[in-house]
Amino acid sequence: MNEEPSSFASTLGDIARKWQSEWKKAGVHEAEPDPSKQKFFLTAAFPYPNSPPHLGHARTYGTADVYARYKRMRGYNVLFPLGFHFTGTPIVTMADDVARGDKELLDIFKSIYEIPPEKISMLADPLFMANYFKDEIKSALTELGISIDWRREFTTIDPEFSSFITWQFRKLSEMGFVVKDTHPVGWCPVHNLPVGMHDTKGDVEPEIGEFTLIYFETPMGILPAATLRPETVFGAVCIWLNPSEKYVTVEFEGRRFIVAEKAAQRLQFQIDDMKLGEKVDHSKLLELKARNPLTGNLLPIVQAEFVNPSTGTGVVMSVPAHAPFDYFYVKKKGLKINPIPVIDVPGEKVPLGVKMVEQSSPKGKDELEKLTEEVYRTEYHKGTMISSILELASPELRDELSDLPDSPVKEAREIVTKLLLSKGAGRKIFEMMNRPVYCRCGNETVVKLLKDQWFLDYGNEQWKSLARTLLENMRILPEEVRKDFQYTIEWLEKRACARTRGLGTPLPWDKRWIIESLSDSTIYMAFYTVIKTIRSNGIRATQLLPEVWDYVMLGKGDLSQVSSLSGIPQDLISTMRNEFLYWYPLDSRHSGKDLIPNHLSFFIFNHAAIFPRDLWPKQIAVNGFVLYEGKKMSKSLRNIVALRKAIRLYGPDAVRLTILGGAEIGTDSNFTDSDARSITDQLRWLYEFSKSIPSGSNEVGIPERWLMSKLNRSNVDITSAMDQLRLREVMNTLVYRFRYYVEDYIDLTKSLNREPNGRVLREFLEVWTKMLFPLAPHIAQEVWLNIGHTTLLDNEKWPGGNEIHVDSTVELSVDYLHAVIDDIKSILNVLGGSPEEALIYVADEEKMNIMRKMITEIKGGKPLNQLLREFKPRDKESATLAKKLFDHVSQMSPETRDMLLSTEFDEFSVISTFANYVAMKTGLKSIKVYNSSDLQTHGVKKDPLPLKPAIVIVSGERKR
RNA sequence: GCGGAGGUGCCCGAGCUAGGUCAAAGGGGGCGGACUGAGGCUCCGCUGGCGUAGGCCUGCGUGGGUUCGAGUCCCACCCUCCGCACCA
Repeated sequence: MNEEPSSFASTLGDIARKWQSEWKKAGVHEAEPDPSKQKFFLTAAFPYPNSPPHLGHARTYGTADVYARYKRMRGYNVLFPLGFHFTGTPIVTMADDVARGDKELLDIFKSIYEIPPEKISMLADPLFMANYFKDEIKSALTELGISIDWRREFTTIDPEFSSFITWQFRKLSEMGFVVKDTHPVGWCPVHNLPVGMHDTKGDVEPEIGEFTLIYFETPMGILPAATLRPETVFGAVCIWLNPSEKYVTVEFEGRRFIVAEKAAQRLQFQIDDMKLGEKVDHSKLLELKARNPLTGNLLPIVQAEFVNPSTGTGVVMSVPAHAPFDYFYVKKKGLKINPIPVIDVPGEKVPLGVKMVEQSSPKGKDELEKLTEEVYRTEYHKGTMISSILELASPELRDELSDLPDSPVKEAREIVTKLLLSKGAGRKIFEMMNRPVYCRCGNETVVKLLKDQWFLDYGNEQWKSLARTLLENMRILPEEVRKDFQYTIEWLEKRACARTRGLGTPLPWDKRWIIESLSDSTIYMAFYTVIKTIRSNGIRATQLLPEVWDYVMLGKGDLSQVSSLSGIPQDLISTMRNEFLYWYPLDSRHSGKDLIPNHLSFFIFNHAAIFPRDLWPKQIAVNGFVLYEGKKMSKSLRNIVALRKAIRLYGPDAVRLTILGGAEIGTDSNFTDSDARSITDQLRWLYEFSKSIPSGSNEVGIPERWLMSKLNRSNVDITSAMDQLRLREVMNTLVYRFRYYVEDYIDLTKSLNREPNGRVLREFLEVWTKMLFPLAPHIAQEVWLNIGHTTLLDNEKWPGGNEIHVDSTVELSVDYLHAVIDDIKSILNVLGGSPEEALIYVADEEKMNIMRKMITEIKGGKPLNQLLREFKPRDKESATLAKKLFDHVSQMSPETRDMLLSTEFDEFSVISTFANYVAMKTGLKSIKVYNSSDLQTHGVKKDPLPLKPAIVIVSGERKR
């Protein structure tokens, strides 16, 4: 990125500051309930202030701002507030990192975000950090011209907000949507705290998987073999123990087990009634037999070095038929045991465990692991249990296993697991699948089974059904992401809603827990509607009892009682209630698409649960991300662009246009230096042009009618694009297309040897400026001033396109000129010499009539191929003509066809009138127009078609 | 694995839900020219190949198919990106 702002960017910056202070002075973004006006309430997901704002922030807030400004111009009373999300652990973690002197982080703060050194050290305090970045974000958004009503700002650790969340959770709990359950989490044994991705070294997400333990009884105690594939238990031939590991006895479920000592330590975190026993000399075990609980077979116990005590229990059942490791070691040790196949794979005669090892004779652990993965995958997806599987099972179990023969492995696994658990012959344990995962403190994490964990039960069918209904009735932008919401709603299950640490609101009935960040941010939009009144009237958080919220949010309870209970005057409570009812429901919710599977879906669920249907949100708009120079911004690439820096370099409007106009809403927007500069240049042109609009003519001719027609047509298109937030289209039209219209208009007048009509240009610019305002408010406002207006555009009405000014004939005429110009150019491209003149022969009326007939038939719904057949016959000449006309017509846009039908379009006169224009654009000295009857007289062998005249280029030397 | 999105000319990126308006919008970049003391400013032209006449050929992930006609419809395949939970 070029570090120097261009000269015009600094002008843009000056303009922006000027208008921002005007807006503030006029309070145009501050909204109060006004029953005489229709309201529009929109919010964007509040920021989490653990770093300064970057380009990405401009997308969501920018999109919302464009919408807010647009809706204001459409006459709505618009409320667009913003708060800050302090809840959770990342702020705390990051502050810790600063305190620890994390080199990478400090460097990013210093060189990317340009945080002053004296501030950096203070960021070690989490609250200082949150507040510091909060202010940074607020400044950046203000500099970007985001039209927020800041009087409603709050943070999620404000006591008023906590009282609101407390109320919300009590409601959810009353409805039975909060449940208690156990849950496995990554856990640091030193901190004694759960670890998520933010808490691990290298930001690794702890992946937790499920193993099944199968209890093989021996006279010394149970050997619990850990496996991912319990269905293969029928093929177990022996039990593996690691000869170099210590084994110990443990007790749980009232029974005695033997496991590796290392495994016992981990299992303690999952099995709370577990007691550690004494060491076991497992050489003694080797003399014993272990009983397979499902087959009743007695299996030998054998030593094997590959058994890993860090996974599972250190006890492994050996199934050589289906496990390469097992077959490999059975063979290596020369055990006289035959593999027992239990799974069939179509097309395979030899069990895969055997086949793979025999085929590739693996060298070491890595190769064996590869084979294992392949065997597991193949058997899981293609395998079925053998037909005779029941012959292997104990007779007394055969009834319960009757579904097992020929069943797919996936189903067999469930059947077997269920049976093992119900017979007390096994249990489930959890294991870290991507082990080792280290806590930031350096210790290896384990899986802990958290008891009494609190969940929001998004799996509750009643709740899901409400959420579905809400979604059905909501508008989604872009519509394509509705599928993602539907999928998420179905997929969501219980979700832990409280954590043991971090900032936030304690769970009201169990204060050891803090309500987790994605759970305390689902209906906070309602809070914006009343927080200003709470603050400005000195209502204390302690007065905001659940009864108050019940009344304000739901209209429940008796006003005088609520008032006397809380000590809040009745009229204030009523004011709050009325404010809430005025602004709610939320009209539009904005966020990035990453929040679909979580926040936005929770937002749906919680609104569906808490509020009555008429207060359910009406729309969600999700935007893509911002790329920088084609790449995703990331810490590791060190390509994060600080928002305030970008604003300084390009000016706020160029940043807005580049990001918001760079892509349609659902797709990622690519911010590039060259695009931003190109846009800046266009803005400069507009700015300069507005200061010296050419004038001098009062004539309203074809050029004027054409310009107004383009304007009005575009206005209709842009309005519809704005309604759907298709901002790329809006930007393209307003920034590039419109300039081309103006310049073309001036050329058209020039070719008629006259000046442009200043009044018409001014009118064009007025409408242009108004439409540009939502996207680029500062420059639009400045241009508005330049063309003589003293009002604020915030208070102006969005222009309504006037159909009267849409003039198809004129548009067709100019399009026709451009087509002729293109044709001439393409001839000139292949012509040498020094071309000077073009002779244009327009087609006669007869051909036009045939063509009109064709168009009428097509409009009447006749298929083109049928038309071709009908027009073909007669003589050869007219057949060729028909074919030509047919090809010609089929290449026309429906609009052109309509225009040809509905207008008296005269090619000859259009070209004659604008011969100069054509000459100007083609660089020729002159253009002469003739009728097709002159073709013969001039001896030219060409055949013009309607809208496709014959063109003859005359070069200097052969000039007639 | 499950679910979603997508593969278009040097690059980015429209169009593909209603097949002919598509050699394919728009922007960026590049090349050439104009302007200028100079210009990384601005303007004009070109930017798949071939062509001394508006044309022809090739072409929108790959391979088939439907059709007078396919970037657009159908089938199969290949590849890329994103999400998959206690974390904002």
